[in-house]
Amino acid sequence: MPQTPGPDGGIKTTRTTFAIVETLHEREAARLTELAAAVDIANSTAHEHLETLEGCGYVVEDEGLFSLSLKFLDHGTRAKRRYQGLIEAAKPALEGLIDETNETMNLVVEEHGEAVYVDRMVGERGVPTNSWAGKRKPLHTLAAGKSILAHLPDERVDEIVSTRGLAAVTERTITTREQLEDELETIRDRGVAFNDRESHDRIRAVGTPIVLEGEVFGGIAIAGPAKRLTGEYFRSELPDLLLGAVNEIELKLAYH
Amino acid sequence: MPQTPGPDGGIKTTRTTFAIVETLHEREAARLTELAAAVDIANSTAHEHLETLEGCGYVVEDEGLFSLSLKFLDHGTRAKRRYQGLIEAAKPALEGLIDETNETMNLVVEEHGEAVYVDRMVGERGVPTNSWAGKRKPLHTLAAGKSILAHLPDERVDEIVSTRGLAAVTERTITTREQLEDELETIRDRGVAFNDRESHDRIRAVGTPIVLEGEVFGGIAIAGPAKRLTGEYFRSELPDLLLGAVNEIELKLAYH
DNA sequence: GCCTATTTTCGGCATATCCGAAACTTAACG
DNA sequence: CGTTAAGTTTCGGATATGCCGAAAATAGGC
Repeated sequence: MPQTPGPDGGIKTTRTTFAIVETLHEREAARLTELAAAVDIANSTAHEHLETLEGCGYVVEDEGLFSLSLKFLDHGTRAKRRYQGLIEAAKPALEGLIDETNETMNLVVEEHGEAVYVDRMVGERGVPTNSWAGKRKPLHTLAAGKSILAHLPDERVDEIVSTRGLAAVTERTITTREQLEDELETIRDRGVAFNDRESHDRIRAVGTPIVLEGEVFGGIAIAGPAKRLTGEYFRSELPDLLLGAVNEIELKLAYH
Repeated sequence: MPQTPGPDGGIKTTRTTFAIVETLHEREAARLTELAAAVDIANSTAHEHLETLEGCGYVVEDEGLFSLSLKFLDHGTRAKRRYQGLIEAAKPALEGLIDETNETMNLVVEEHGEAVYVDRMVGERGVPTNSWAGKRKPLHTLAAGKSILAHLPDERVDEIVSTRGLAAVTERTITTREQLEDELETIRDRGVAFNDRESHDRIRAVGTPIVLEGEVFGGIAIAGPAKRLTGEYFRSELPDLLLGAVNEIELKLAYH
């Protein structure tokens, strides 16, 4: 009894449309033939799709090169607004953390079983990373993501793990159900989650969930180079700062 | 000989998909029946579409209410990256303008014949406005938009005006071809464009294009309440500051 | 200026979209 | 707690339409 239809099922044309969109996302810009091959459709079909996408304003064409248009940004900003309350509640606390640590702050929510960055602030010592507003990553690979998982209902965690799996992105990524269960238990006990090079070989992070009346709204994390995030600073100073910040955020959310 | 198919033509299913997406954008969240009525399709069709959109991850459902997902933000951030060079080149200059004026700065580009905000910075005195990253408005109603039009090839302007028209959004909006021609001529002469309550009843703005080797890359504008933007400050101080900033941006772009 | 690679047009078939009605679920009210 | 109404989901069938393959047109390279 699959609620949501699998990768197949549903309207085929729409799936093709978004397959093209996603290919354009990956490649930044692509030619017609290249797209047709990547999506595995006839050239003529790709042609019709691209013409339609351009006509609807979702794709721009420049000398035979197609790319996604800013209409996605418009819709994206709209979608983000659903989290406006959370973002605004978190902002001052995250700024405070930046002042105190100068590291990088991430605000993450769960959507469709994935972690999505909705806001990030980079401190002076912040390293450039591969995440930005809208970027999606597996929940089980992130400090904030694991924090969220730890406070989601068990059946939801089951559902997520069974559909998304536990893919390894580094050598240290959690890949088994048992590991995950233990980790989530630990996180619930101590209130914070650690990400020790589980999403990137040189990055460590500390994360906490934002919980209100038993419901998880998202999670925040402090991330930085593994070289610098060590010892007491990593294991106790940052967690303490983070817990203070989350407390502030939760209070703000509670009073609207 | 229509190059791009009109509002009809092209793949019908895809058009329906985006009609739903755009309705969801307008309404923030909507029920199935409501959507079916708005898009003028059968309930069962709306159901299939929504199921597919959710399966693809572009729509989220919460207790019968559907809304756009953050996937759009991901694609949008990607699309914005095409303008990264421009945005980074403009950033310091815009920050400088904020320091000097404390007003609101907008960075706008042209896409599909419309003005699209790609960046904005709000100074201390900045008023809340109805624009954000990704927001689209008619070119002929904005200071930055008119600046861009003034430096686009004539045939492109023709094309834009004939497909988009010159709709009035306030009493002072330019609505005729002659008015527009004159205005663009004036803008080319003096280097800056004024928006005197043409896009909003209480807003004035000054804008300039960013031009490199004859090609327009976008435009920047200083916007503020009509009450405060008056006299010399509006007609000469702000334009001078703006021209200095644009010069800085163009230089930065020229040296990559 | 020819030749190659890519894009665009065209016609037909098979398929998948869309609809209408009926079954089912959820919510509201007495 | 039973009844009704509103909304959602399932189902089967007719027709429209999306998809392909090949041919025509265009653009680019040498």
